[in-house]
Amino acid sequence: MDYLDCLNTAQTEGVINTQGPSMIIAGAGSGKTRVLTYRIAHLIKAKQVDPFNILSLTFTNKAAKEMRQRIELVVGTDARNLWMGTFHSVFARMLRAEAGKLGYPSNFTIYDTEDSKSLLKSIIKELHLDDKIYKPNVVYNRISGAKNRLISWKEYSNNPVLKAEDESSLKPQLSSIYQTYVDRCFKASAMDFDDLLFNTDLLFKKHTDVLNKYQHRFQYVLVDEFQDTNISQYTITKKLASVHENICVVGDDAQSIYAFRGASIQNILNFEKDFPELTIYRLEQNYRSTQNIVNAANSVICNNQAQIKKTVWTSNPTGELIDMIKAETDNEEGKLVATTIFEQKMNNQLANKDFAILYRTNSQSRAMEESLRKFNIRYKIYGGLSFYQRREIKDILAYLRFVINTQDEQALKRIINLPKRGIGPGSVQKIIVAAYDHDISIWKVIQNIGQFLPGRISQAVANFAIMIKSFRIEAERRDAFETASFIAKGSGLLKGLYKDKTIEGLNRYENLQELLNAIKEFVDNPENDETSLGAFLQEVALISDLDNQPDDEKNKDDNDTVTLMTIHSAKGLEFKHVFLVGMEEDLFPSQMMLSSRADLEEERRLFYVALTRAQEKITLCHAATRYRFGRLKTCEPSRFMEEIDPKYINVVRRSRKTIQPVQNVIYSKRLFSNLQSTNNKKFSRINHIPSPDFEPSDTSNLSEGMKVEHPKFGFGKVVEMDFEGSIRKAKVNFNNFGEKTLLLSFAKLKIHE
DNA sequence: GCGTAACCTGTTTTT
DNA sequence: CAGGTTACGC
Repeated sequence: MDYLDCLNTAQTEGVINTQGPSMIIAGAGSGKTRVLTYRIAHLIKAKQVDPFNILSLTFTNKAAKEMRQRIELVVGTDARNLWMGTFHSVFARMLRAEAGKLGYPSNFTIYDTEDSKSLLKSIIKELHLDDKIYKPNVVYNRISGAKNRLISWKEYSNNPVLKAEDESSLKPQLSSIYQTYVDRCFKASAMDFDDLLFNTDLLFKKHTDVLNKYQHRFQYVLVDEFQDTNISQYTITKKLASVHENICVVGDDAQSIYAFRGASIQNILNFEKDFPELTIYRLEQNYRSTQNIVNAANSVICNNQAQIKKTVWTSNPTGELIDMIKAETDNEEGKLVATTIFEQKMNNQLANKDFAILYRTNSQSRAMEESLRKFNIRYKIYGGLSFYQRREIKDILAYLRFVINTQDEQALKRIINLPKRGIGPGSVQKIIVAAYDHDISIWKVIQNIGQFLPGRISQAVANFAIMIKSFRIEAERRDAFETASFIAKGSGLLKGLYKDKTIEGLNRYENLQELLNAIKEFVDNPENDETSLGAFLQEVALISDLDNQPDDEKNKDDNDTVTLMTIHSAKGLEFKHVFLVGMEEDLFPSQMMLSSRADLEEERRLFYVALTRAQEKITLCHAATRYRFGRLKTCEPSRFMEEIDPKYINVVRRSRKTIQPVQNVIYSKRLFSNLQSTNNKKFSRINHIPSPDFEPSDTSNLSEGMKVEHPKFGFGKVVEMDFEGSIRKAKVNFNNFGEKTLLLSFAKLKIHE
């Protein structure tokens, strides 16, 4: 098989041994995704397995999409029928088909975290509990944790250990909140994220015929990022694979960073117990990073006690040391990063997309953003508020949700008085209470409001009911796009946003249009086998912002941007030059993770993930003071930086002066496009080590015709002098590298003539 | 029921 | 700092 040529021995083993249970322990950068994709391709091409019989589970939609594309490259369009996706999306799809067996309609709503918390909040209120003790956040995590361990509300209330825990934290009523919450979700025909897994397991337990069907169908089951699976995910997967036992899990315990979400390394140990026939493969050669990076990362992770022994090594060049930069404030940190990116681009002929700035918390992106703007460096932020979480989008989605599922209590609460129709929170509460008192649906109460609530409010509610009915009629006759535009107009949402002429209002209006475009695209896409509004809603409920959001469409041809994201979202990605900012105690490691050894070790693994994203260069930054919760605080350098073997670290001292000159200068786009065109791939990996005696000269008298030396490009001759804003630039023809444009405030040159 | 202003509080990562 | 909640006047 020709596609096996690009694999090493260990990788090939992992690809061709397709029968029986196997576990691939894959170190960072060892080609794990490559093995997984080729394994699937091998099944289809060499073993003639029908893609219909293969199930492949990942954690992000992006990973699934990428893998599908890579498989298609090898096997062609055969890959279409593969069941490949995130745990949540695959099982949501399964539940949609089998919902009736659990008493759910197939158009059930998926509650996101916001919906769940707001429901919990009202339940806590209705049970007359103090929301200062029963904080919705804490309650949510507690219930979520139970569901992830497949503990039902009944089992929860009978469990003495959990009961004792709740009593000692002064929350004895937690089990009744759990019970009410489950009941309300069911009555609203809604499932939260955890239900998608919990109910799948329930379905398999209650209906063995359904389990049987899928067990026989999925002859091969593959799981990516196995270290991040929680108990419910593992249990479901195990059940599905238990007939054919061709299950292959791929993961790296050193990169397990989702314990807070219920992931447990225990699964790796259980796997060995559950499948004693197991074959274990190890991928230990790193193809991604320089030796310095691999060794530095190893020197950090060996501080962890909980780990599976393995030796990650590389035959790549030694590479540069890890730079460590100290800034006085968080803003200066941003400036230093931007300056360094600018410099590196000039000196190493790199493009924006070669850089990533990673941080622990989303809020740290601000300072970075500001300074990158000042330097006119294009960037893209991932994470934070995703498109589908914006207020205006959630508003219209709530309308669509309610039209599809009139049981959806959370959607109703959102839209019943939006735009304002004189139905205040008091009336809404009365409607909900009436519904539960008479044990009928909220929608029934609204339709017959005169019987339940007297007075002028009933007229407003009746009008609302008429409007929703007209929407429902529309939804039956027309496709998703037409329905959505009809509702956007008919509800008054579009008009309200159109009237708002502030910048934000304009943005919101555009976002709404963008959403309508997205629905249109969904309807027109021939790959979607179902294009109903309900199908669209299910899809967007599970979309996260690492996947392409409508925003991306606008700048399709401008992909050369610096990447800004949290370390968590960077997992699975790689960049030439990684900046890791905010390396301070209490921030990274986070102060919330200092209480137990296990938590601290998870933070350390997170640090390990960050380090191993880099191919060539890492810059660690920390600030001496930083604004946190509105207060200026002094910050100590992170303990993690001291854990790196000092022989891989280079402490950079920068004078404040070097970061000043760029202000007030607007760099033309031309300069950057020039850079890109000269960015010949052949030179993108330059490992020129400057001679120890290289002393940059004063370049104030530099002029055309002079002979100069550059630390990376060697000798060359100045062809042309010019200005870029107030900064002098020189075009130099290098003997071995051709013409480069250098900004003299940044480039280090030695003059020889 | 609505709008505004003063007050309070949390303070991590994501499907 | 930002977002949510409360108190109060209309």
